[in-house]
Amino acid sequence: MPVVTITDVASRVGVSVATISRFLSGGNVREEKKIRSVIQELNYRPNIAARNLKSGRSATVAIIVPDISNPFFAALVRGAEKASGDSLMAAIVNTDSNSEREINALANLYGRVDGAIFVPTKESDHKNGLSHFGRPIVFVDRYLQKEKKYDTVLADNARGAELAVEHFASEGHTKIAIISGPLDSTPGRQREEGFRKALDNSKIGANPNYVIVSDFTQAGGYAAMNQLLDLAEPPTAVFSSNNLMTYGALNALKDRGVRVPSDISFIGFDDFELSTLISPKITVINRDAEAQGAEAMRALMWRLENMDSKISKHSVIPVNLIKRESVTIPRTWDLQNSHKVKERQSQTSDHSNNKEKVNE
Amino acid sequence: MPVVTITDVASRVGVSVATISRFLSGGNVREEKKIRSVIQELNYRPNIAARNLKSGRSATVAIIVPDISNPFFAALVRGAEKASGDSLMAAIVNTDSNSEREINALANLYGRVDGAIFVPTKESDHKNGLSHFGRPIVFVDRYLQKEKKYDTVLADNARGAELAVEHFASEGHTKIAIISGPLDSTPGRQREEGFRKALDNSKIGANPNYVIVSDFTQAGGYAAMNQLLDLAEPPTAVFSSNNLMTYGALNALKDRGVRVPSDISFIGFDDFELSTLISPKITVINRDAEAQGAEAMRALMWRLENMDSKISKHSVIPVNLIKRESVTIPRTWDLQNSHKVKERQSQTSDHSNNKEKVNE
DNA sequence: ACGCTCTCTGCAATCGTTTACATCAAAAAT
DNA sequence: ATTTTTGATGTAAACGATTGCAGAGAGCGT
Repeated sequence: MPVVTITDVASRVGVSVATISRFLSGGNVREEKKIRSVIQELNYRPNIAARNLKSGRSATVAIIVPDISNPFFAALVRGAEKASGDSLMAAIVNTDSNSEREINALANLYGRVDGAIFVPTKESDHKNGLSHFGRPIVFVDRYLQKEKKYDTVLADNARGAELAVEHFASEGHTKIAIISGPLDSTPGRQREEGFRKALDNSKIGANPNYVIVSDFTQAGGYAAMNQLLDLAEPPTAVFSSNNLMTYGALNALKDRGVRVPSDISFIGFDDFELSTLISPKITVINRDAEAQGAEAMRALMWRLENMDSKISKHSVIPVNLIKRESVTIPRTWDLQNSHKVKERQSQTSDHSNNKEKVNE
Repeated sequence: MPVVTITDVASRVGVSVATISRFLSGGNVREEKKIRSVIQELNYRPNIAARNLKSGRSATVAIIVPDISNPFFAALVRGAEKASGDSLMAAIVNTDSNSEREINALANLYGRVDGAIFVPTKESDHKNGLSHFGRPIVFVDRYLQKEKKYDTVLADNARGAELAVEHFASEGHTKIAIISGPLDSTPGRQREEGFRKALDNSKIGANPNYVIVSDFTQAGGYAAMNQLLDLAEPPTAVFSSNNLMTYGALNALKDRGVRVPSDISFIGFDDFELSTLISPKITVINRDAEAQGAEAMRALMWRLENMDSKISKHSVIPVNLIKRESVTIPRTWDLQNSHKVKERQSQTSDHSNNKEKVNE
C-alpha cells in the first residue's frame, strides 16, 4: 500500500508541487485536466495532518454533552452533526454531568479541534479551562453566568414554564407545583424562574412547598413526586422541568395509584418518544432539539469565519405547548379547597406582604 | 495569544528541542525538573497536527452509525466513547441509514482517523469504499457478508429470537408472528432466521403469513402490525425485531383497541426507557448496548496495536429475556383454534415433509 | 591509563502540505 | 515595436514535532 503524496502527483503530471497545491485549492492551472486524471489514477488523497499543520486548523469541532443517551442530547448532537456538512468533523465527548471531566475534556481537546459546542453541567466558573482552550465555544442549553462574551443558543426556558403554568391556570388550577432541575444549571434556574413569574402574574403566587428542587434525573423525579404526594395538601397540577424527571414522576404516580389527569394534572418539559404510547398521552412543553443543535453548529461555524468579531450572538429557540391528555380541571374537592386558598392568597397580596407566602 | 512551541520551551530551559521531545515521550533527561516547570510556566501544549504528521496517526477514530437519536445507537456510542479513554478521540457520523452517505463518510474520514467503528445499513457490498479507506474497521451489530477479514461485535440475534419464541411457546402459543427487519441487514436477517429455527425446533413451524418483513422504523412497525391484525386468522403472539418497530406496533394495537396481553401477547427486541411506564410493561429481549459499544472500541484499539495480525476477532454480546407483563396464555377461543393447528402441524412433521409448511 | 559500555545530548533530516516571492511568457496597451 | 500588465509557474521556506546518527562524558573493568 504505497502512500501517494502531492509530490508523486506533481512529478507524474510534470509540474511542481505548488501547482498541484494551487489546483487543489481551486486556483487556475494550465494542466487542470491532466492533474485531475492523474489524481484519479493514483488515487491521491491530501494528507490531512500536513494540511492541518500548515494551516493551523483541524477542520474538526467538539461537541461536549453531559449524556448522549439522553434523547434530548442525542437529538441535539444529531442536528449539530448534520449542520456541519462535509467540511467539518464532529467529535463528541460525554462528560456524565461531571465538572471535572468537562475541564479535562477541554484540556484534551486543545489543539485537536477548532472550536466546541459545549453543554456545561453547571453555571459555576470554568474560567481557567475556557481561556486555556483558547478557541471559540458556543454554549448550548446552558451557559456560564460570568462569561458574557461567548455565543449561546438557549431554549426559551422561562417561556416554557410560563406556558405550562398558564395552561394549568386556565383549567382552574391553583395548587400548582414544579419539580425543578438544579438551580445552578441554566435550564433548571430559568424554568424555575419562569414558573414563579407566571404564578405571580396570574395572582396565584408560588407556594414554597410546591417547589421541589431536584436533579434532572429519573430517580430525582421519582423522589420529588413522592414528596409532593406526601404533602398534607398535595398539588393538583405538577410541572416537571425535564424529560428524565418526567419519567420518574410518572412512575411514582403509577406506583401510588394516582391517576392522571383525573387525580392530578401533569405537564413535562421536552417531548419524548412514546409520549403518545403511555396512558394518558402526556401534555408537554416542546422545542426542536435538532434545530437547536443545528443553530449551535451554524453559530460556531460563523464564529470560526469571524474570529475577530467582538459581538457575541445569543439565539433563543422557541418553545410551544403540545396539548394532549394529561391536563384537565381539578377535582371538585380540590376546587372547593383551592377556593379557600385563593381567598387567602388574595388577602396576602392585598397586604403586599409575601412573608406569609414563604411561611405557608 | 502567543502560541508556544517546543522550541520556546527548549530555549527557555537551555537544551535542544530533541531533549524536550524525548522528555515528552517519557525518555530519561537530566533537566527533567526544570523542563517540567518551564512547560507549566509557559503553558506549553504539543501541537497535535505536527505530531500527527510525523507519526502518521491521528489518535482519532470514527463511529459511524445510522441514527444517533435511536436509543440503541446512542447507548452504543456512549459505551464506545467511554471505552476510548483519554488517548483516543471519537468522531461520530450519522448516515441516516443511507448507503451513499456511508461511503461518502468513509471517503471523508480517510486520513483523519486511524480506524472506524462502523454500523452499516446493509450487508451488501461496500468493497471499494472499504479498501480505499485502508484502515481497520470494526463492524458492530451489522457486518458485510462477503468480508470475513474484519473484526465484528454482534449481538446474539438468533438466540434472542429463539428466546422470544420459546417463551411464547411455553405459554401455549402456536400462532406466533414476527415483525422482521430488512433481510439484507444483519440483525434483521439473523433474528428472522432465529425465529424460524426456534419455530421448527418446537414443532410449531413458521406460517408465512406470520412473517412480515418490515424496515426497522416506527411507521413500518405500525403498518406491519395492522397487516397482521387484518389477517383472517391473526396471530396470538407477536415478536417485533427492534425497538422502533415495537413503538409502531404498540401504537397500532392501541389505535385498534387490541389489548395486550389479554388479546395478544407481545415481545420486542431491545429494551427501552419507558418500557415500564406503559401499560402493560413490555416483555423484551435485552442486551447491553453500552457493553457492545465498549467491546467494539476495545477491539478497534487492539487492532490498532496489532495491525499485522491476520486473525480476525468476532465477539458476540449475550442477550436475555426480561419477563414483564405483555405475555400471557392465548385466549380460550384461540386456544381451541390453535389446538387444531397443532394437530395439523404434528401431522406434517410426522411426514417429515416441510414443503407443506411453506405452502401453508 | 586505556578501552569499553552506557546514558544522555545536539544536529539535522524528515513528515506532506501551503504560500510569499521571484520569474517568465504571453497578452494588452502604448 | 516597445513597454506594461496579466497570469501561471517554480523555488524554497516555513509549520512543529520526532528520530537516526554521532559525539561527549561518566562509570567500570582490566
